[in-house]
Amino acid sequence: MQIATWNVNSIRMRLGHIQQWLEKNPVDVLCLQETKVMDEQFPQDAFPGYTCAIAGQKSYNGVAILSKIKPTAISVGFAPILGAEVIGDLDVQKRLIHIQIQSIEIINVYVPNGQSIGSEKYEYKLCWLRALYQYLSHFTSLKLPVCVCGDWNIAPTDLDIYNPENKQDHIMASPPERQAFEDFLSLNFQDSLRRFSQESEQFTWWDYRAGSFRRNHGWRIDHILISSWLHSRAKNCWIDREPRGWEQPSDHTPVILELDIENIAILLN
Amino acid sequence: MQIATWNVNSIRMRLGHIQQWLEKNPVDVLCLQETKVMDEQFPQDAFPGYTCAIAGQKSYNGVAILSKIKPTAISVGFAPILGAEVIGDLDVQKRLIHIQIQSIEIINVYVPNGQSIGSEKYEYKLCWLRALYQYLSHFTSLKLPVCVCGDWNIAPTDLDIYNPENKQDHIMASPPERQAFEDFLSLNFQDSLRRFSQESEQFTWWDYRAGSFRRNHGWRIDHILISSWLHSRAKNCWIDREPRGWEQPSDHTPVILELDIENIAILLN
DNA sequence: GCTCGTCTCG
DNA sequence: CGAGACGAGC
Repeated sequence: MQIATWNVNSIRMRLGHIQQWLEKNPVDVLCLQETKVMDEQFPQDAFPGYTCAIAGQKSYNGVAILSKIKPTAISVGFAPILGAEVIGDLDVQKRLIHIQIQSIEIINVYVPNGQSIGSEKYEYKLCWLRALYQYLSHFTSLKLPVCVCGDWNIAPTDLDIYNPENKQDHIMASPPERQAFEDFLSLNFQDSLRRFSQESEQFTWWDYRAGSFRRNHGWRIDHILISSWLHSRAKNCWIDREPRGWEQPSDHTPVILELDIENIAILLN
Repeated sequence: MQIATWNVNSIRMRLGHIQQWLEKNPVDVLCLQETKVMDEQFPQDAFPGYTCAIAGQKSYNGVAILSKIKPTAISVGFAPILGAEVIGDLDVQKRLIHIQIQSIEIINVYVPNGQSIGSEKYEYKLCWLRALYQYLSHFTSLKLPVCVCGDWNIAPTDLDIYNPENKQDHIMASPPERQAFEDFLSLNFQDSLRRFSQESEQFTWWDYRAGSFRRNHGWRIDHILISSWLHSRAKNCWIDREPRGWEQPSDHTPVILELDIENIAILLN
């Protein structure tokens, strides 16, 4: 069973790329971020064989999960777990969607970017990450098998940046952000790529500006985290750089996790 | 010798179409309107074999003439003939360019649209047309061979509109605009298409809106006018509808005039 | 750089 | 409907 994550930076602009990629990479689950469309305009019919769970908004953000198996449950935002009173406005921006398939909880996140250290958006990012911690604690305390995919906008270590010196004041690399990422791992989540490789330059995002991709000035900020039940069942995890080189690409490229679990989709279909 | 006119509605967006069209229609002179780029950004190198005479501005308007023969003279706007004091601000918008090749004066115009009868822009259009009358009088009084190509934003008669009834209050069909067009003919210019055909539905422009092209709700507003020396040398004039049917087309399509004059370009090259 | 919304123009 | 400008966000 394969689960992938990809920040597509507009599903409308990237529809062709997504279809092309799925053709060659028929993953069972594809988590998308930055769809940037309202639910009414999401191209649900453009992915034959997949069911779409969507949570969109106009212009910014928006997440979706395509899955071959029809989910047994879908929920959007923190509220269903943490309660609407507790999370305040944190669900206004559509950044989290959750589905359950095959008794696995799949959570797709688009963590706020944070703009710059100390900005109002930075505080929002840290606040949102604290809510995510509470949210994920709920699942881990129940010992459920959880897979958290997404654009985390955090490079966990200096191995994950093209030029790590003097980046501690840079958004996505500041100590508070990295601490927040560490906190998730302390819930017994594993960063699945690092289960299989300790190499540097395993980037998932290259800024559109300044020829970053050509010069390989990238960051690893898209991650798939897995809870303990899935650790031993993780077979491989890798980054597919190819789509970043296509014409008019997203600035992110997909990460794929392969699990040693039979795909019941095939059995069911 | 062939001379064509085409309002391309952005040379940047239409570059491929223009190149494709020139491949099949290697006219000697191509007059373009609504290039919508400043001179620095005009893709001069994109037309091998052609010299570019350009007069552009940001966002709106902009005219250019591509010619196989290098012009012996180029001028922009009314001022070189009428004097800067006389024409006031009429040259701020880039709507007129003139070249001389083979002792023929080629004038390329993008007549203001006029928006709606009685509006300020309508007055500007009529004012601009009066200036054009003075401008052309200069050439005709000298008995020079003149070819005036362009988007005139005037349908000369009811033959030139898809549904002529009740269009006398419509921009491009109002009596004052038609009178202005008549005035040019009284300078002994001929509307070269009408030299060869009196048929209706010889349209050159179809609004992007309301499926106008599909329903053939068009207008003939792009014209090539020729002064008396050229009348007998005009061999044919026609409209090429094809580019209007291409993907992401301009809303206008080219008009081509064939003159029975040897193309010295071939002799010179 | 690239995509979005909103605006103006035709 | 389809151009371009402009400003936001990342």
